[in-house]
Amino acid sequence: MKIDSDYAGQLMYTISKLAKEANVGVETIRFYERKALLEQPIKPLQGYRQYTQQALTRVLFIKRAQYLGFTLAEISSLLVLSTSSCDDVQSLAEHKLDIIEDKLKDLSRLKGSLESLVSDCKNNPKNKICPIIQSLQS
Amino acid sequence: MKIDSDYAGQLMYTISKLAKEANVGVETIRFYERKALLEQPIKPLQGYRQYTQQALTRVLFIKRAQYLGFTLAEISSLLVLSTSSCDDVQSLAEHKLDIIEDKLKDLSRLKGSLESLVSDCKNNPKNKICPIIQSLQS
DNA sequence: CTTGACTCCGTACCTAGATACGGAGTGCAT
DNA sequence: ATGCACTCCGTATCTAGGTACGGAGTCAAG
Repeated sequence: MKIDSDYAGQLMYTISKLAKEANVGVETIRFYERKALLEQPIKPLQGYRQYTQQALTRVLFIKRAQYLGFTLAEISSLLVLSTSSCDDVQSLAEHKLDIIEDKLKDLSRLKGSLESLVSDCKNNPKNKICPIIQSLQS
Repeated sequence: MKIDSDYAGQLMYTISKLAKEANVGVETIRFYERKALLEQPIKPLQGYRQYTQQALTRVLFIKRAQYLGFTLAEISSLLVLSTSSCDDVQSLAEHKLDIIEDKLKDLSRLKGSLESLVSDCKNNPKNKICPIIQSLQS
């Protein structure tokens, strides 16, 4: 069942152990590999991937960055930039911040519109046409 | 070129004219028809769709509802409900409002996190590792 | 009567981020 | 040595909302 091993004194993971540790699916690991977010792990001895703890760190990095709202494409950039430029990372984050702020404005606008429509509904005499539908038709 | 015609005294549209008026693509009209958001227009005489102004009203309805944040599936419900129940329309809008409020909270959280990371970057002495990368790694 | 614009239809493709499938090979415990 | 869990790989599928393609038919103007 377990085929974990040591490599240069390091604990190694099978793909399913790595997935479990990172709380993602096995297929997700393979998917990240295809997307070049994870390097191919050391030569599968008998064909099985053997992951180091760096791989775990990497997957957790990806997940944290996603939680912060970065797309996989952006995370890919972050990974490239991570070894060099703090300025570039910062401007990527600032750009993301702009997008988030735009979305916040959009959503606030939607919220306002919907609230006003719902409130119209509440004041709507029972027998009249729905104000929401009405507003969508004109 | 123009094959608009009258039908019971009404101005009719070809698919491309309708699309133009509604500011969408021709394929979008066909797509909405497949999704049953638009009924099939009156029997294509020689095979060409002939749209009434009601069809234009309908497409504009869809676009306005999308602008309010409704998905096509929800718009489909709105269209069913539109002839009957104001209460049901209202609760659909309220449900959408809940979702929008959740998204607003999420985005605000992201904004806060990113702002704090970016500000860390600004205080970062030139030679140190980027605080954003650092925070993603731990 | 020819040409060019328009329309028909079904189907494939696109983005994003996975998730599922299926057949074959492998590792290990009993 | 048998059986079960695990892994391999490529490919297909999913959601949403379209967009694109291609060959055939049609409309209207010159």
